[in-house]
Amino acid sequence: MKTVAAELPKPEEVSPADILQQYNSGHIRLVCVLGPTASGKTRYAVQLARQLGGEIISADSRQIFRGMDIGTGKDLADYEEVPYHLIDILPAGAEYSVYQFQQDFHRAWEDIRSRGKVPILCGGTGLYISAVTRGYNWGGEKRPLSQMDSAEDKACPDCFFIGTLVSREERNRRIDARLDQRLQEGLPQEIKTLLRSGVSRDRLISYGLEYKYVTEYVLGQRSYEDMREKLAIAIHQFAKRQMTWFRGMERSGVKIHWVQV
RNA sequence: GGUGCCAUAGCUCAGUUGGUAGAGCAAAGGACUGAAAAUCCUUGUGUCCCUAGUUCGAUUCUCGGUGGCACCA
Repeated sequence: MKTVAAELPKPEEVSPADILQQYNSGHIRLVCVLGPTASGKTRYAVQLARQLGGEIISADSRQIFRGMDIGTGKDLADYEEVPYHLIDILPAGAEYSVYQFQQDFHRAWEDIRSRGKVPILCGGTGLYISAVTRGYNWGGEKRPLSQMDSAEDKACPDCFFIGTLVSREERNRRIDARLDQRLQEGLPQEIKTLLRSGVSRDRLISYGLEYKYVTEYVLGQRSYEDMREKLAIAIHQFAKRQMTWFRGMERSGVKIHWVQV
């Protein structure tokens, strides 16, 4: 089997001072740190926020929810004094969508700018990132906000993209190690608590990955070993899909500055 | 030590009444505009364990070898 693997992007050096200058001069209005799971996005974004005087807007479709901490790898302690937005804004099980994210993002983005800080979008949910940086428009009757049209410019703030780069092998190693750690830190207990608090099993399962496999394990639908093995594979595949999205962004003209972290 | 069974893609296995082989999983690539950690599409040449024999031709039959499993001692 010798399928040609995609080449790893070439790592670059990015200068915080340079980014800040571009921001202050109005060339860019947003910084975005993206990357696959386990690539070190959060740590990088926090460090950057300190250097730029920035605040972080999370672009993670699952960290939106309260009570989903271990499974989503929230690591809130890592932010320390750096303010973050769009994490823990809704109870687990609530309805949420890209559309709402778009609105929540704009609110946070404007808020941060109005206070003279640099907004840093950080996350691995490619659709959410594209929705707010590329001005996705929603047609049909499912478009209650007429201001979306006039706010088209705001939907596409000029953005400086930074991607956190890890080799496939290293990424998978980290995913495996992190999974075992999460399992020991009480992931099954977190799921049980969510179930007990009234989140339906189907809902949890629909959240995917940890929430799918560990819920099935907790419900006795699969053994511990099976859960662990299949979940690790599912996370590897997810990370790959994330990279496919980011490459797609690049293919469509978005410049991403990949950094080795 | 004896007998029997097995040895095919990274893994689990199917198959070829002898004309060099195919599924699932994994892996790789791709898509993605109101659940996106979701959902979906594409891609399968591998000394068919090794040696010798029968044959026009063996991965498929036969002898021997090696490795594994089972049973008997």
